[in-house]
Amino acid sequence: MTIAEVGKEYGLTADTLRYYERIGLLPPVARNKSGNREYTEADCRWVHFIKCMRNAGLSIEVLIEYVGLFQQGDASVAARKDLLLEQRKQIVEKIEELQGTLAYLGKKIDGYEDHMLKIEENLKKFDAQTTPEEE
Amino acid sequence: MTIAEVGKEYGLTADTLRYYERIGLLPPVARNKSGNREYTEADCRWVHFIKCMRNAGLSIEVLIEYVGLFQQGDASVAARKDLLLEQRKQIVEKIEELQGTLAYLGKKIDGYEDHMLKIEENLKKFDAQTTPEEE
DNA sequence: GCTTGCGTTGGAGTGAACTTTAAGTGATAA
DNA sequence: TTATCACTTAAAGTTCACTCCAACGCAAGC
Repeated sequence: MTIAEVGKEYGLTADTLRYYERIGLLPPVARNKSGNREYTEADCRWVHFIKCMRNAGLSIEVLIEYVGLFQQGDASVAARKDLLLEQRKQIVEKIEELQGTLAYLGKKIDGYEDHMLKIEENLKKFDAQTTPEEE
Repeated sequence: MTIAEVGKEYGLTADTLRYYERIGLLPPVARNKSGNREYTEADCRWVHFIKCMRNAGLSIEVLIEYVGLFQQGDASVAARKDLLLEQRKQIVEKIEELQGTLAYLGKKIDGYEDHMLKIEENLKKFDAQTTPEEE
């Protein structure tokens, strides 16, 4: 696959893909005879992984570390697993925090509902005083 | 409360609090006779709200909009509620996305566990071939 | 051969969100 | 009274994560 195709597939621009590769966030992608990147399925799986992890809020820094570990081969398997475990923990915490915020927001929204009901009531009273009955 | 105290309480620097106020992310805080900010409880509730919402990923832009609506008084109650409803929706989506990522990460971690087991097995085989039995 | 359209590079530019700095004010403690 | 300390402002600087650009290479179609 070409860089444009991969970009389209995963919702990244060609610029971003090249940028990620340049900074080591993606392992180097092999080139065809004209020097253009030719993404294999394995490359695409990397792109997918990186996209997912970025969306989940993992920093570029920690992902570069992960890619670096990967490139060291089997010796780094335990370190890679630990890194992922730590990041998973942080995502779990993030979810819990978001659920707390959700509860807080819910209360705030309920407050607005009450407020709006009261305003409506006042309007009705005002209507009753100032406009003739309609039926 | 002084700016430093509020900063400490909510995990923001005095710089950030002044910055937030300057850009309209926090309503103006009244000053004491020396011109220093004196945060009331209501101000603190604002700080708490903004901190929460920023942590949840709401943009400064949308929060400035919210503060602006608030300052318009009762006429903006419905608009404020709609804004919060929309942001809540986005947080719910974010949580769902994170849960998907969690599942994906879980599989990846399991993969590493399998991998490590295999490596261990190979080590044992190697031991069996090359070292004398121990009991 | 020329144009079009895809790709390449390195480096500069952008926008969001702070963060630091310079230069000052006012209150308190020694 | 002088030093210290927390605060003030406006403006410049920083960091992160892209995003764009200029200048070029290659290959297919006219």
